[in-house]
Amino acid sequence: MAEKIVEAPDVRRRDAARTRAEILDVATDEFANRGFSGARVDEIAARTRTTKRMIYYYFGGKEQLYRAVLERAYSEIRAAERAVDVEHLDPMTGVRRLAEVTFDHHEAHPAFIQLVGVENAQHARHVAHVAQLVDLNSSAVDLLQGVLHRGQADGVFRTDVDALDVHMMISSFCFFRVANRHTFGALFDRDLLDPSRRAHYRAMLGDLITGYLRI
Amino acid sequence: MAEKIVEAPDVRRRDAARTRAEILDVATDEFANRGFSGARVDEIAARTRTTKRMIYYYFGGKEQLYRAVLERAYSEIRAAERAVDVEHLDPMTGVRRLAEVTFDHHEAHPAFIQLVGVENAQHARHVAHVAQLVDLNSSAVDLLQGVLHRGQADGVFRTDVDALDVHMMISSFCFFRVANRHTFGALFDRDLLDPSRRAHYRAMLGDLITGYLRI
DNA sequence: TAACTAACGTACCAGTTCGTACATTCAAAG
DNA sequence: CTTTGAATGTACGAACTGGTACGTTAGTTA
Repeated sequence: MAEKIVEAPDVRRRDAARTRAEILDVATDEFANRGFSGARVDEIAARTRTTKRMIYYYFGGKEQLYRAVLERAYSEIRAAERAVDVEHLDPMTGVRRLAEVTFDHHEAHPAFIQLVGVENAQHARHVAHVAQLVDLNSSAVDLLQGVLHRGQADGVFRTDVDALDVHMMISSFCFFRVANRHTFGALFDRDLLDPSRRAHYRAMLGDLITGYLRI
Repeated sequence: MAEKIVEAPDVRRRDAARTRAEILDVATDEFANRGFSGARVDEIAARTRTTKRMIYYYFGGKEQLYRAVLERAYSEIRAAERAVDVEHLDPMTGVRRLAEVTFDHHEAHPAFIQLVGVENAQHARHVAHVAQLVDLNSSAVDLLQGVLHRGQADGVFRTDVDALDVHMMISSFCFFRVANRHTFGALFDRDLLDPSRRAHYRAMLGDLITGYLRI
C-alpha cells in the first residue's frame, strides 16, 4: 500500500550560492515588473524555494537587494557588448553591426530595460552609487568612437558627429521599442515586438543611423 | 498696534472645481515622480489645501485618481499637437517641424513622459481602458501620414516608409532624452537636458529623420 | 563523535497606508 | 429665514509590509 515516496527533487540542500542566485533571479523579475515600491519582499520570498529570512541574511534589505539586481543586470549586458568585434569591418558596416547588437540585446533582455526605467523613476540614485558601472558603459562608447574615427578618416562619415550622441540615438530606438511597447500597442494597435516585424525594425535602425552619418 | 490682518488668499472657500484641479495637479507630480505604488495618498492630500477625504470624495480611490491624471496628461499633450499646421510647408520642412514640435513638447512636459513610463511599467492596463485616447493619438499620426504622402508624390521621400514607424522614431529620440536623463547623466556624465545643448539635439533629431526619409 | 558555524525556518512586531464612519459647515434655493 | 444637499474635516480601523528575535538543522572539522 504505502509506496516508496520518491524524494522530491527540490529537497532543501544547503547551497548558499544557489540560494543567492535564485533570490536574485526572482527579485530581478519582481523589481522589473512592479518597480521598487511595487515589489514585495514577501512575494519575492514566496517565489523562491527559500524564505524571506534569507533575503535579509544575504542582502540585508529590500534596497540592497535592488542594488544587487541592478548591478548584475548592467554587468551582464555590458559584458555581452564588449564581445563585439568591429575591427575587421568597414566603418559603415561596423556601425550598423554595433546598432544591431544593441537592438538584439534590448530585445533579449526586457527585464534590463524595465529596470533602467525603474531606476530613472528614482532619478538614478542607486546607479550613481555603483562607480564600476561607469567604466563598463564608457568602454562601450569607446568602441563606437573608434569606428566613427575610422569612417571619418576614410571620408565616408560626417566629421561633426559625436560618439556619445550616436550611442544615444541607437539606445533611444532600441529602448523605446521595448520599454513603451504596451502603451504603443494600446494606442496604435501595433505590437512593436511582433516577431514578424523584427527584421524590419532591425534594418530600419541601421538605415536610420547610417543615413545620419553619411556625408 | 494691531494691524488690519489682510485676509489670507487661501482661506478655504468652497470650490469643487478648484479643489478637484488642485488634487489632480499634485497627484500628477506625485505619480510621475514616485510611480503608482510609490505615490502616497496621504502625501498627495498633504500637499493640497484640502484633505485625503476629498480625494475619495471626488475620485473614489487611488487607482481612479491615477486614471484621471493619466487621461488629463494625454489629452493636454495631444491637443497641443493638433495645433500644428504643416500644410503650408514643403514636405521636408514639414516633417522636420513635426519632429521639433514633439521635441519641444516632451521637454516642456517631463511629468507626462514619466507617466508614460509608469503606465508601461504596469503594462498599459489603464490606458487600454480609456478608448478616447486612441482617437487622439491616431489623429497625430494622420497628420504625419499626409506630409509623407506629399513628399513621396514630390519624389523627395523614399516610398517604402510607414508613417507610424516615423512617428515611432521621432518619439523614441524625444522620449529617451527626457526619460533616461538620470541614468544617462550618471553613466556618461552628460546632462541631456542641458539648455546649452538643446538646439544641438533639436537639429540632430531633424537631421536624423530627414536623413532617413531622403531618397 | 563532539563541537562549531554557516545556512535556514517560524513567528511575530511595529510602522505604514489605503480607505471609511461620522460629524460639521457652507451656500444656494425656496 | 429655513431647508437641504454638496463640500469638508476628524478620527480611526483593518490590512499590509518591511524587518527582526529566536530557535533549528546541516555539514565540516578536530
